[in-house]
Amino acid sequence: MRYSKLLAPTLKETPADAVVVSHRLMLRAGYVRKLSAGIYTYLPLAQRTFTKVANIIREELNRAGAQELTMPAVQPAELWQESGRWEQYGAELLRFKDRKGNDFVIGPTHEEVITALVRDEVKSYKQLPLNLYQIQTKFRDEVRPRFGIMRGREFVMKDAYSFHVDDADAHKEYDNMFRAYTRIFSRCGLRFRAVEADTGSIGGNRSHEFQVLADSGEDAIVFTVDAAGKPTYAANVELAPVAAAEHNEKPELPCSVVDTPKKKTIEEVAAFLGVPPARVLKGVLFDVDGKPVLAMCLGDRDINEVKLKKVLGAKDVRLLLDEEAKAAGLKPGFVGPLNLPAAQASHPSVMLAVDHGVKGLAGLVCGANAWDKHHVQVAWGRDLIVADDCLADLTTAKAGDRCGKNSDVYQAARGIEVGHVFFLGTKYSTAMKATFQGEDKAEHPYVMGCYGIGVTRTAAAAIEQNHDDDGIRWPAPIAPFHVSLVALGVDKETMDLAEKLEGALEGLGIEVLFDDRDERPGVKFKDNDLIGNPVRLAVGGKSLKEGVVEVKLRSETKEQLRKVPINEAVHVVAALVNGLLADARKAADDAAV
RNA sequence: CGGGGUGUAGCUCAGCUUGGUAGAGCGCUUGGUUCGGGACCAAGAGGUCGUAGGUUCGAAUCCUGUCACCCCGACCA
Repeated sequence: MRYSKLLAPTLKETPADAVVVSHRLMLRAGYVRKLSAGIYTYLPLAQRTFTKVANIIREELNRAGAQELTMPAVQPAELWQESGRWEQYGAELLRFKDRKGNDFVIGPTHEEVITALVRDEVKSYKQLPLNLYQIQTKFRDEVRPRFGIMRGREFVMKDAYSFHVDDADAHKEYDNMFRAYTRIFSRCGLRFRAVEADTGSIGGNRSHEFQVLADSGEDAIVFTVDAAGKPTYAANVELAPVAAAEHNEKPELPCSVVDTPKKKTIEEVAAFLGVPPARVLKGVLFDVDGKPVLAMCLGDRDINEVKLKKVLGAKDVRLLLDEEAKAAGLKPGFVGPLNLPAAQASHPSVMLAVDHGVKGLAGLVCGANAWDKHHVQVAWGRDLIVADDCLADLTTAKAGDRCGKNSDVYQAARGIEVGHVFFLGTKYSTAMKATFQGEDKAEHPYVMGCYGIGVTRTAAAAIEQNHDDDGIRWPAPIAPFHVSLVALGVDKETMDLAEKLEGALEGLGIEVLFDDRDERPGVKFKDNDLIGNPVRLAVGGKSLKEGVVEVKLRSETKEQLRKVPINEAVHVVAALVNGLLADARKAADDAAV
């Protein structure tokens, strides 16, 4: 490909509204342009990278036994009404009417379509299991699109759905997909971690996220490692179990009530009373399926809504508004576990849920359920008596906590969620009456799994993880081109040689971006660094007079530049490219064991 | 949805407070000099100042509505 013919409008200046590195670089290097909030045009360079990611996904999924199909982006409302998500999904579901006034949606996901298809076309257990996937543009009307392609409204996604006769077979496929995902992200050259995750509104009860490790990631994850540094457990913080600390403190002073005028926050109370925030009980009021709940933890921690929801077996958890709290007889800012207001005709009693990190502590401070008053010297077992079924792991995990699974100390990292695997069970098949006839002649709902990969987001995550001040440093398997061939002049000798090298490399299946523009070398180096192809071959100028060309990896410094005799250039470049590609394949083989 | 902010040339922005007929740098076109890490000189092209209305002799500037976009929060397979 000739650079002079390529539409890759690079920018010297950074567009004002790009906050994260991947967004900035994709704009500056001429990969994408914004059309509307969260909606982007993918220019040729981006398209090439997306195609590569998609093809790696295809190869690995086909190899794992899945089949590709394509479902409609536009879906009739009836399907969504059947599954119940027409009401549940909310404003993120983009709805519209056709000319006849019928309701439609633009698919944010395809559980309904695939379930309807399989329901109609698959009748017998003999046709199962089945795993079907597509790679397609999705639309989710995000509340707040941001970070360019990382969190757009329109994006390309691979979604797969599997159908099984029973749980055991579905779990087998889950493991199969887990391995395929591990291979896919390894082959993309990414450093990632599979973590246990919440299933959210999609339902199901087993789920892993694949998180690309990057400090700019939106997700917080924690993990434990063994002596060799190999991860032994990893989870999203919203799910990661925190082991209960073993405290057994003896009370030294009697409990009393003190004035704390207008001191509402943990910081204010702690500073006013001269105690560390970790000694102040934090009380957060929730509306749990319509009932008030007071969740308590130590002041240096945060109550985790996902855990609270799970522990209480609730459908819906949200923060209680101040007015609602007052209506229930509570004093926001001064709530505490002692003498909670009793149930009255106007409101039910307030239920108490306490984090197990509080157990066994003494000398605590907590709200006294009276304006401008707190209890001090509160001691577990003496003043604070909590029934076992009100005590649970309720806080968000953080570095330094002990893991609830293996008791090792958690380390923390940030991640970008690029893939997610779910065990769905029969949620959709039951709702949509999708059944097959089993060996026992009875009708059974399919047991389902679903598996997603954000194709566009994977590319953005790769940039977040692989860049420097000069631009992108693509992992070779997903770079738009393998080689940037830079002609350092446009004289005949240089151009003839460059053309010859281009042809020879392409003959070996190597993708070359030949910068044939009549530009100064500095401009070409800058643009090609920005674009980020993994190998650079520079031809012409000083080195040509010495009878050599220059070869450098994008990840190397100028000092590491190789001077290669012209007749060895093709061999050297090809060996470098093939070496980089082979490394990624080997990583996939190693990782998938 | 709550809070904050911004819309002026393809991009980054100045001009707005205090109304007087539109600016800079980068990019683009042409010519010349250059030529190994985003060159220099000269000459050009390019803007209904988001949009609708109002105030005024006169509006990019003041007022009102509206739309779009960005940031923080809430939200989120």
